[in-house]
Amino acid sequence: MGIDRLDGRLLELLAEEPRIGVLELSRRLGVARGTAQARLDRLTSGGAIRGFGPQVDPAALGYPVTAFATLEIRQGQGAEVRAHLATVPEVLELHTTTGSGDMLCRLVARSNADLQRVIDRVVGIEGIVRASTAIVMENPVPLRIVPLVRQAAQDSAGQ
Amino acid sequence: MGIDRLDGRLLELLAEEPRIGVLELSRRLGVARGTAQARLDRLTSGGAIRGFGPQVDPAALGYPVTAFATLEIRQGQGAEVRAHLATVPEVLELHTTTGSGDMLCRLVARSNADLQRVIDRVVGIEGIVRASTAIVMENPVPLRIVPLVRQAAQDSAGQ
DNA sequence: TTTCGGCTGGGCAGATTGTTCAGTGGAACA
DNA sequence: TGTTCCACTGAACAATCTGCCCAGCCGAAA
Repeated sequence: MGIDRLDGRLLELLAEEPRIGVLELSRRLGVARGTAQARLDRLTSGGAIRGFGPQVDPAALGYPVTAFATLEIRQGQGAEVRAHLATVPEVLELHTTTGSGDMLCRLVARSNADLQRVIDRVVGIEGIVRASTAIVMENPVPLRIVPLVRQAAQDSAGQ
Repeated sequence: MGIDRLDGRLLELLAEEPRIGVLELSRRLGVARGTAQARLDRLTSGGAIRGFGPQVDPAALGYPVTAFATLEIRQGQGAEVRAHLATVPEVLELHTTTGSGDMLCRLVARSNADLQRVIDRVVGIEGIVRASTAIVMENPVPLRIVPLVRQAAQDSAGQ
């Protein structure tokens, strides 16, 4: 279930320099190549590492505006709304949350004006009762995982 | 600024099979290796590709519970709160949004009970007036970028 | 004591990388 | 029209890394 210190250091190294290969990884970890290979395989096939997809910056694609929208869904319309939102490219992420039929989605747009178009498209379906949007101004903590990995590796060490 | 069709296809290929190398990439794109190399370099150094960090599943680390917390911040306390939240490993992401001193952060926890501990730690600082938390139940659309890449490549083609 | 799984250290052929080069073709420009 | 610039092609090179194999070591569990 958890990860040990070696796994933790491996993940940290990968997070810092994702392009390094297994050989270099093994050198820095101070273990044999086969070991690094085996650990990496285990983390990957075990689901701890979902993948190494490129982290694309929407701003560089021409979508500098990010927003979060909270949607209130009419009872029983969840499936339709989910399917609808999945077809909107500007919807980067969608979660269903606690609360009466609530969803939270992350949107991007070409401009604040364009955001209106995106929102109109998002709510353009029966089943969404109400939507409230918060535009992102700053991102003081970008999506990160290393601190949590450290924590997890630390905790499992005590066991 | 934008990306052309070749860039778009390159990003799609990378998103589907992140471990393929430049040579294989060039083969699938039907271009010379140098071209694929140059495009990739340009996308990377230009900021369109932030990196290839491993996508770690918090659940595999023992943190299966995800939540979003909306924080209302007292005027002028923003910096302190940001600094505080940055020290909490369970805070995976933090945004400041429109609205009077609002922030939105993504949290993970070991369990629903553990979430209480995390929230207590998050709000354990002067400057947070109010916090409301939504626990994630499902994730119908996991963080994705390919549809947007397609859109962006499509749009730039017309120009 | 025996068995097992994880780790080490080594070797091998084959593939990939980083790098450089000369040549081609189209677009912009005087 | 002629020139220049830039992106792309196709090829070569040494160096490196990968996938795969093996035998041996060691601690933990049975």
